[in-house]
Amino acid sequence: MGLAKTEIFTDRQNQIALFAKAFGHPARVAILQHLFKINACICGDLVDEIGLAQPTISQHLKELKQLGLIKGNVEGTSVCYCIDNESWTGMKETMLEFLNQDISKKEDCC
Amino acid sequence: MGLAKTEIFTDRQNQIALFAKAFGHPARVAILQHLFKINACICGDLVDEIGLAQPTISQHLKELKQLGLIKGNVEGTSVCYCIDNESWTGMKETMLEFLNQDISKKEDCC
DNA sequence: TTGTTATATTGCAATATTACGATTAATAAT
DNA sequence: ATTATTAATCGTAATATTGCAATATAACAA
Repeated sequence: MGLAKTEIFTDRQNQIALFAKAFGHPARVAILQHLFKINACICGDLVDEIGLAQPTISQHLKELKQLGLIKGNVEGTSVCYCIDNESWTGMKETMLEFLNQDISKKEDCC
Repeated sequence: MGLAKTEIFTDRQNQIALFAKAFGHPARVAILQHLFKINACICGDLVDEIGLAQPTISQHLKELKQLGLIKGNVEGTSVCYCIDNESWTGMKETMLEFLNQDISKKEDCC
């Protein structure tokens, strides 16, 4: 199939999976790290910074933008991409709740 | 391609991506949540709990096991799967560092 | 041994993802 | 107007992922 059966899971489970999927490629991890480091960025920088072709970077940026984690403002011929901090905070809450399931948990069972 | 160019990224970036990828499917999210809830589990439970066929669950369990996040002990005809808490803690550190990049950051740039 | 139960593995079809060359669109500079 | 620059989009090849039926394996029960 290649198609996840999202209908049988909760919205929350699907949302966690969607966020995680966005971080599931090192290029997108690197893009986000760079955006945090620079705190303002144009796409050309990213093509130089990360060693992938321009259309590939553009595609990764699109995915992050669709999720709402980054936003882009057109500035002349270039586009200024940056983190959407509000959205990042929201995502973090969801992911932290998932990651912190282990607190209040005893030792391994087996 | 369909093949990520891992060579051009740092080990850390690749590791974040690997962990995230594991959480990038709602079935694996649901499996982990269930294991935390029950704190001891046999696979049959999971097939009932989650609405996927037995081979599919088995495959998802294998991926989580390969990453080290869960471990399975054979008990008679069934297998007792549970969270590997030590491994989970290690994963959490890595992911938290990534997710918390936003602290010590100013407002949006654009 | 024969059957039963529980899980893993294999094989495969459907779909998704990754990457990039070629092209396009939009603005800026001359 | 022409040309350069930047980034998005299109098309496509290679590979990965998801899901399941069929089958295999392993442990136990009778």
